[in-house]
Amino acid sequence: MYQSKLFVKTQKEVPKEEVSINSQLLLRAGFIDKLMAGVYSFLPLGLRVLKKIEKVIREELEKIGAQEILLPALHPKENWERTNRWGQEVMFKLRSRSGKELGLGWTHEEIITPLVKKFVKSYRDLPLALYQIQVKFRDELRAKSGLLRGVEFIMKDLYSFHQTLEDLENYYEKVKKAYFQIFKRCGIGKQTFLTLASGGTFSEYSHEFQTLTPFGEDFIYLCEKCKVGINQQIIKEKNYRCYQCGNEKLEVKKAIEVGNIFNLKEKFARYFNLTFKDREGKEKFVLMGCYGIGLPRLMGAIVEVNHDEKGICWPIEIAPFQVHLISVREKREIKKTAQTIYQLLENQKIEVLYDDRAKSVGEKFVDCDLIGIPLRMVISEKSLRKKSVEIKERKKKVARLIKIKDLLKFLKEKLSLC
RNA sequence: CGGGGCAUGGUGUAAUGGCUAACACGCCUGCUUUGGGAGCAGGUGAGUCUGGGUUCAAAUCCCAGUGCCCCGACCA
Repeated sequence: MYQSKLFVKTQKEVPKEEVSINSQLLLRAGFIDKLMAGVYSFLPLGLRVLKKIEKVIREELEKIGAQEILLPALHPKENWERTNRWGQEVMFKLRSRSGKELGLGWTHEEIITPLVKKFVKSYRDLPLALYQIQVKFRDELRAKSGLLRGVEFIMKDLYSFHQTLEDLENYYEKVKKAYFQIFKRCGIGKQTFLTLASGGTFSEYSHEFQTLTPFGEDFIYLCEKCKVGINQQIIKEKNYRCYQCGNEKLEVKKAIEVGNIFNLKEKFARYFNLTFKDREGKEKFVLMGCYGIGLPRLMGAIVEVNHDEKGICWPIEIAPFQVHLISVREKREIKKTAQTIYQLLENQKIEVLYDDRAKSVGEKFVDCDLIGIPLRMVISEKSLRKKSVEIKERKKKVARLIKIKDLLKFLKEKLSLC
């Protein structure tokens, strides 16, 4: 991609009311645009990151046997009356011209349970895991902190269906592992902790995946020993101990919930009479689990964790591009070499953003640091004299020269390692 | 939903109740420039969130509304 053709330029300044790191950097670097509080557009750079995150999630969920579907965002009132959740204040409600009452989906148990009921009749049809990556609407009283709490946002929601509690609990553990794998690949593994939380209208307890960041909206009580946390909501009503080791010395940290998983058991199966016949021909309720990840929030959390004073430092797997190519002088020879290398990388399917703009080098470097692509490749008179290009990793201070003839080999190793 | 703050060209800011609302960045034209947001010259762009009020006179004071941000509550 030629940077001169890229939609949206970087900005030096950002509206002063934007305080959170993720919104400042993502707005300045041109990844997103704000339409209103809690509602954002994703621009080419931002969408590329979002798609990369989706890819990571899909890969990890396919590994645990989940199948992707896509459910509607527009829901009829009846499904929500079944579960007594039509009254939930987070639901945006509207009316069709003919007077039909509709709601915009903020979660999908009410839709997927009757869907699954149409097809699951026997123990032979179980277990089953279905997920979607789709838009959710939540009428939040207070959208906040850029991408961290939106009113409209993309969510991955997974639902699993089981014959026995044991099978459900096994799958629940599998999802935990898959989630940690997802967060690790997204570059927030070290800052993300499993946290015991309330189950809301779903279940008694749930587990959250909380990423430590000063702009988070939750306080979690962290046990240093077990590396697990307890949400403040639970601490308030129960006790102050680690639920694993009993440790009473818990550290309070601000964090953002990037994932939440629930053991629903029979709850929704009962509402919709979702049953199956077991081997003995006995009718039983299907047991369910549900598992969510908010994608924009995850993206925001990634920025909160991976940045420095100059800009974003994207982890390689979810970076909008792998290489940021910059030519220092507009001399014909240098431009020509840069163009050749650009084509070479494109042909090798290496994702490269080529800064071909007629800008000063300083400006290109500043934008490069702000945008945060993992590898910066500079082509200059200096490097060409040594038949080399200069490569600097975004997170490192120093650059190194790589011979042009070794370039592809070097990049392939580097990119697969990261 | 309770509390607090803010609202002026595209962006960031300035402007004792009083002159044609100023400056920087951006953007456009031309020339020059290219290792860390380059230089010169010329140009473009707002009537100050909306509605009312006070006043000879309002960006500025008062009232209401709206929007945005922050703290709290809520949080599936």
